[in-house]
Amino acid sequence: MTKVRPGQSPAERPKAAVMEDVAELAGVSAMTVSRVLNAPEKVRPETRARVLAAVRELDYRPNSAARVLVTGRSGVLGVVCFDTTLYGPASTLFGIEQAARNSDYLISIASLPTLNRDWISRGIDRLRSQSVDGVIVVAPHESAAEGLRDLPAGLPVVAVGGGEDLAVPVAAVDQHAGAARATRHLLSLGHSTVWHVSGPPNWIDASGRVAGWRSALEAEGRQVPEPLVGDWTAHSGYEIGKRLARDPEVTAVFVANDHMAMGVLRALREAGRRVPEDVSVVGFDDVPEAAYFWPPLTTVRQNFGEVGRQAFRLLLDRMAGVEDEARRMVEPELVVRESTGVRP
Amino acid sequence: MTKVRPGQSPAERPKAAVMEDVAELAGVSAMTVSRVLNAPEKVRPETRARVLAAVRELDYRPNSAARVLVTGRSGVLGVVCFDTTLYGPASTLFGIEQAARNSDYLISIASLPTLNRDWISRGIDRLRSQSVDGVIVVAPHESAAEGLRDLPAGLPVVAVGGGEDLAVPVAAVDQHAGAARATRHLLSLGHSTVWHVSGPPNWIDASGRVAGWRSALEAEGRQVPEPLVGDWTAHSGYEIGKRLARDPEVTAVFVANDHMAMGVLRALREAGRRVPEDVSVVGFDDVPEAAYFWPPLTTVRQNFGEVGRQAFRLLLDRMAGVEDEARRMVEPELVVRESTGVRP
DNA sequence: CCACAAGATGGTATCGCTAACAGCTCACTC
DNA sequence: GAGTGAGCTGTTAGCGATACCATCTTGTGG
Repeated sequence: MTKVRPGQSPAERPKAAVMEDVAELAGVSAMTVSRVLNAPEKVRPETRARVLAAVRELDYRPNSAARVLVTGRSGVLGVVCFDTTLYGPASTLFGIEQAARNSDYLISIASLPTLNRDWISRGIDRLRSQSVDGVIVVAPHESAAEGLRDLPAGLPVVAVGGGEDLAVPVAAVDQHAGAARATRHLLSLGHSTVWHVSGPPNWIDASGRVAGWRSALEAEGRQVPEPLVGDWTAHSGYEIGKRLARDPEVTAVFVANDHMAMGVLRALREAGRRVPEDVSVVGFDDVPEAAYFWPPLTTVRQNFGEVGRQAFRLLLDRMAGVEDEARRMVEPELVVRESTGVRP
Repeated sequence: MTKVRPGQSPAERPKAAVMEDVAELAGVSAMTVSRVLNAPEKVRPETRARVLAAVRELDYRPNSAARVLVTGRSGVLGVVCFDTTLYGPASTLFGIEQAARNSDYLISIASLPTLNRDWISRGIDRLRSQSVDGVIVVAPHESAAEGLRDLPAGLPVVAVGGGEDLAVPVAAVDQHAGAARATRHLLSLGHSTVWHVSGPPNWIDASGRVAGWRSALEAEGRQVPEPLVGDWTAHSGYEIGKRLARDPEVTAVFVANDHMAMGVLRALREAGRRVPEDVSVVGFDDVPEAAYFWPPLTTVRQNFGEVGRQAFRLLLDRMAGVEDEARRMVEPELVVRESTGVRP
């Protein structure tokens, strides 16, 4: 490989080899080179070997722009996403990446500064202009529904973690089931009802968890307290936790994610309420460090890797022309640790 | 926008408009349309308006593959990265995304299953074949140095968080300074020396923190205990913490990241050693929830957003042909909370 | 009122690749 | 031994944009 140093004249810089160069060196036509790369079985083994030798010799890489121009397919998938520092989105993205890599797709990312209809459309447009073969929208927010209403024709799109009303296939963790499971776990420990610290309204996951919690309570005819609304941060959990700690009625809390749960735990402890002796707490996500919270957090594990894989699958189907209105739900799993105990 | 339904024949699907269509509708040549899009000031305002109207009418998007083919520039930057669920890499990626979006670049991601020389080269190759304009390698690992040794000529590459010996420009947080600061903070509280829980060997950040810690101790002539090696997880911090808790000599611990610090805190507490009364603990990263650890964690904040921005800048320079061997260091900041106190 | 420059627009070639078809070689059949 | 077809390779024609240069306006000074 040749390094270009500042002093070197442009003429000396070897221009990257193109297919024609390979063809010449191998003594064949460009078409044959193309075939060796795309349908090797159609070329006689000896010819193929000569071509491959030439490819290596010249360190040839096909120019994907040229290929895209003629085939219309790029081998790149677009992902539209919001804050990738949040645990959920980051993990989902990671799952998608892995699935894509295994199938030799590359991922292009359009990350949004704000989560709303307009930016989602814009993100999709930017990806589309890059000729991505398909788009996965990771936007677990109400606005996604609108942003996904008028899609460019012919562009396969799937969503991750979207609501029921999306016009596109969806892969998601079953938030309702997870929340219900967490709630039933607390009820089964003898608590008469369960308080809820929710995520921000308009987030699909947040409302799904509220719904699951509510229906589990209603199914057993329990009183349903007003949910307390946080913003996913430990800080908001802490502030809400302080309020909960003041109310002696509160013996069981289902918190919509682990980081807020961490804030709640801290507030309870500061108020002198012991967990789980006085109050039981369940989180959601199972972040890797949840087992090292104080006390170790009972929580609901989401398999983000699986969700990413399912989304990728769905997109592949769509790209292949399969038009099923699929909704792939991934089951979450309750992980019982030490932050939950029997009613005092 | 037209939706294509299953029943529709291919003939009915409107093919996306191309430049020629716009030209025709506006009554100009394709060349003029191209100019309106790329150098509007060279076109008379009335003509420009006509063209833009036609663009809107046909919902025209330039085909980037065609443009790349002729210009050689794609408006896409490649990012090679490893585990994007870790807080550091995820935040760096986020910083790069933001910087890129502000300058209308799109990001393509090649994530690696394993961090070694071979995969790094492969990642760069895959991106290169997509005609990215430049590559940012987020691979704070020794192997990056080798992977970045033989780069394809003419492809601008910069690294984030690399070691001193990289052949490319680097943007990074000054790990050495951060670790030294944390260590001096502990010494200033009267501790006779400071133990260290490090990250995995071969990680640049890990060795930088070890070096900073060691040099701060040596500068004051203190005894330098053998560092204890973790793997960034809370679990490893917990296991190491149990060992530290047994040694009554240990009164101050500098832990190489916040998640391991969380494990250490837990182990100390379980062993009956109070923080900060008996043992002081400092972390590294300042993850958003660090203020809600028990006790709130004193730690070293890394400004990942700034690192991403610097890396992007550096890459832009390289792409413009500026060949300075720059190393942009971002200063970390010590955030003192309640996990550190005077020597017992 | 003409020469001339500056500004606006158009024509043509080209980027690197592959689809579609054409042509050649050779083995095998009847 | 010519016909047949299978298997391999080559030729041609774009894909959709921009670079480069030519051409046609328009404005300006003498």
